[in-house]
Amino acid sequence: MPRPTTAKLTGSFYRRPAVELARALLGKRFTRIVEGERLSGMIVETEAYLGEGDDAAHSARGKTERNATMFGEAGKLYVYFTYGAHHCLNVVAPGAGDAALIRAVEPLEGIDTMARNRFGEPATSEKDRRRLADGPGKLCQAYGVDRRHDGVDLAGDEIFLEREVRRGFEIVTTTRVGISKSSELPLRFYIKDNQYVSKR
DNA sequence: AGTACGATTGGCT
DNA sequence: GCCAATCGTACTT
Repeated sequence: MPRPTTAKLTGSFYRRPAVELARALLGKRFTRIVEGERLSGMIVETEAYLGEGDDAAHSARGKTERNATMFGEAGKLYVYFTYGAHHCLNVVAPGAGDAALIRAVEPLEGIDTMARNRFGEPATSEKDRRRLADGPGKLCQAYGVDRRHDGVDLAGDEIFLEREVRRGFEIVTTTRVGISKSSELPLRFYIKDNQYVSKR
């Protein structure tokens, strides 16, 4: 038997409810290949957004041009632009308007490129490396992901997820960051004690 | 056509 | 801890 040539996660990985998907993303490798270079990091923080009973979700008031991807196929990337400056990326879950926001990764490959994308120069200090992708907007900037990538299929060969970097960690559950509605719902998840999580 | 508001970030008090 | 920046989107007039 030839061993698998890729650790890429397949379509079935994404066919689970948004909360389960958000939790399952933790510890996986998020990878983008740009001009032949691998940019990758371990996902350390996520949030779930629900199509029903969640007023914080972009999908809460129905399908629009902006959020249409959230109502499409599971396993696609939903990328949106906000605050006139930042992009955020989600993995679409099954259902109608369900998704998991990736909030932070621990950079693993292509760190100098990520640093140039973020700061215009390679990262030097450990402190700089920690700030590369410890937030949803920073993560998109580090990977060079923007609205052009909205709707990209994660089963494709540019942006995808790979099997876990780590297992056996403890998952902390909290309320979500930066929302005013449905702020009481426990839909944020992160790897306990990981230094690359956006907020303690 | 006008307006209100962000699933954020970075800088300053 | 507080707050301004900045502009696309959705919704109102």
